[in-house]
Amino acid sequence: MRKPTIIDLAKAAGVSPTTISHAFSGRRKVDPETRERIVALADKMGYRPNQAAQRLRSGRTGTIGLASSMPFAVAAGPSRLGFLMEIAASAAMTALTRDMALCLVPTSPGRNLDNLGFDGVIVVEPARDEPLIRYFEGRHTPIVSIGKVPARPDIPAIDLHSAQTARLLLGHLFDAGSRRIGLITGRQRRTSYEETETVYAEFSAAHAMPAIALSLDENGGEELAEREAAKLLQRHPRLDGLLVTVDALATGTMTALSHLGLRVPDNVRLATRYDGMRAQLAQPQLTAVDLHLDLVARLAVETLLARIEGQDAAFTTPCPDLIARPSSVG
Amino acid sequence: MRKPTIIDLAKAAGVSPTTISHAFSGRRKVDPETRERIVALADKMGYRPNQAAQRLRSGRTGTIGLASSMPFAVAAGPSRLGFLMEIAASAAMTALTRDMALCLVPTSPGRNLDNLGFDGVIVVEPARDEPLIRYFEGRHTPIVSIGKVPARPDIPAIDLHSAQTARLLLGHLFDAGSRRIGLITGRQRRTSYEETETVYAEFSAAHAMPAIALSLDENGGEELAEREAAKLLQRHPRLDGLLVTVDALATGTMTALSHLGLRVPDNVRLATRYDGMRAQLAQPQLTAVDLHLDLVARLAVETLLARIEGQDAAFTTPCPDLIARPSSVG
DNA sequence: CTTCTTTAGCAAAACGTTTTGCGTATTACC
DNA sequence: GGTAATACGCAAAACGTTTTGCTAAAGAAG
Repeated sequence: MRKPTIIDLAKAAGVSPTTISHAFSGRRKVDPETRERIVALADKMGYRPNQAAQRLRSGRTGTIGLASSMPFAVAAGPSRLGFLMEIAASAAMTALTRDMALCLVPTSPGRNLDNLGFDGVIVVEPARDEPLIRYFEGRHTPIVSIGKVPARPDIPAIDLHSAQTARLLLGHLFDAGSRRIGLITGRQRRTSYEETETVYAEFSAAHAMPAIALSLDENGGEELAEREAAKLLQRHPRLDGLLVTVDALATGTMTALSHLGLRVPDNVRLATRYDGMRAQLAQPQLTAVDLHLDLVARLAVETLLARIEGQDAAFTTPCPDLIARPSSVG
Repeated sequence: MRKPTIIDLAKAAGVSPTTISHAFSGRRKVDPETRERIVALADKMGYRPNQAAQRLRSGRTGTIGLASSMPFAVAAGPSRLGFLMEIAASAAMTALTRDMALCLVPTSPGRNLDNLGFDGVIVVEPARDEPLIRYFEGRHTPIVSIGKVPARPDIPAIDLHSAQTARLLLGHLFDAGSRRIGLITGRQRRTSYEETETVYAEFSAAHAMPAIALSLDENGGEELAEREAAKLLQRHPRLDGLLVTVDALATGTMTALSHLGLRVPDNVRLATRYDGMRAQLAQPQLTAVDLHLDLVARLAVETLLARIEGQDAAFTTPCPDLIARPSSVG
């Protein structure tokens, strides 16, 4: 009454275990007729290859990690919750269809991670000199990054097209009428921030706008943004547009604006990047960008699996789409 | 240069693999001195037991599932995102410290789940006659529920103390001055809703209030709540308090109130249950309850692991704490 | 009619643990 | 001093796959 093994199946089918294995894996030719008989019988008997055995033999763990550069407490807290978890949910589903388990990896690479060897790992928006990257590279664990790894074009990544995103948002603010647009990014050196800053510099120059940029520690959250945005606006009272790339910083900025008696979008147009719950719940709702994170996550998993198997798969990655909301269009 | 195995370690230590195994597992006596020598050497050589081998031998998969009764698309969408993911993050960390991987399980039990055998599964707030429960029971997979399983006191569960939560919130609204309190719950038959409804009925009777209760489909989200709450308020214009147990329904209700020209908390005091991003970002912020989900999740994992090992661990589960916010106290 | 190639399949050796049954010493008991 | 109990340790058999030769039969090529 216990689960049938490959040997039970082999006996029932009148072939050797080898043939069963080959029939399933396709690593060697098996008479199509035999194969068909085997799979039918397997189905009937409820045979499923034992994963532990497969993994022992193949040296794989069957687990891939999803690691965020932020401490989990922060990433899972309100601040980045949506971003990471949207990815997690989609990645988990994709992984499951390939018989892989997706494991959420707490940061602080420590002894704990050594035990559980991952076949590969997905790193979410790593910063420059990310410890996670160093850690997994040291262990020869295949890595795929969501968002390019700064200064490491050699590491496969699903591009989030942050330059394009920045162009979309800045162009949108400009088209809506803003002529003095400020920028607030996160302080860590992630690709998305860096590309945004570059595009912003170009954009300002091209449109003869002063470049008024500020970067804040993401962990500071809304409160920090509120304080610093207030200072910024006092220094630059003629600002009439703001691109704030982190949603928590954007809502903090909104609070600052309202305290200063400035109205959104009438006095200042506001836009952010990630279209999460924060952007959607803000009053007024925040203009943002659809990054297609579900698709991004799926591609990340597929790229990683290909990489684990030694292939080099390249996918076209989705382009961001603008979602205009009342925070920028009256 | 490859990872050392138990045999390498045995040779280096001058003992048999058996002794190594016993030294680590403690399943038989090993001379303390020998054991010490072994662990020191293991540490130096970087030996880690191969999990696949352990699992093959022991018949475990080393994976536990986290399943939500809601379709993942909904649970991972804005609606229940916080609730499920707060649990996921904490559970993942706890699992990892025990060398277990936590796997997010998409709903719709299908063939895919059969492949990946879980050692056990955590089910989040199951409804009455939950298909997930049936599915895993059919496979003899140990289950621990977060929130009691309706009509199934035999299934171990981490109690969310929904009756106590309801008493806290209703008492709070009453103390704040509300004398005609309405109730909006979700339509599925989850323990938290059922207990809340029972407490509400008692509370109304005890305080000679009319019982005005409504239950809505959780998947309807804010829009549904907005429509239905508006109708409710038109039928019962003297309502001065509302307990809405699902956060998305609560914010929808808030919108309805504002459209009707009713002010929160001046005209109607509002409270919800789960203190997630929604409650915190709402304007005004929503009174809610701290369910201590991180602790709940940890207990769930530990209870499940104990159960997998055949023990019957019982923990004291955390009690909810009220978080009073402007939506109920002027 | 050789010789070579392809096809379909098998036997046996891994993979790295844990477990079980046995031996030895050593200590304890009468 | 005999016997029992205890402590420590080892050898070998699992666990259920995949992989690597190898064989036998059947075509193909000359």
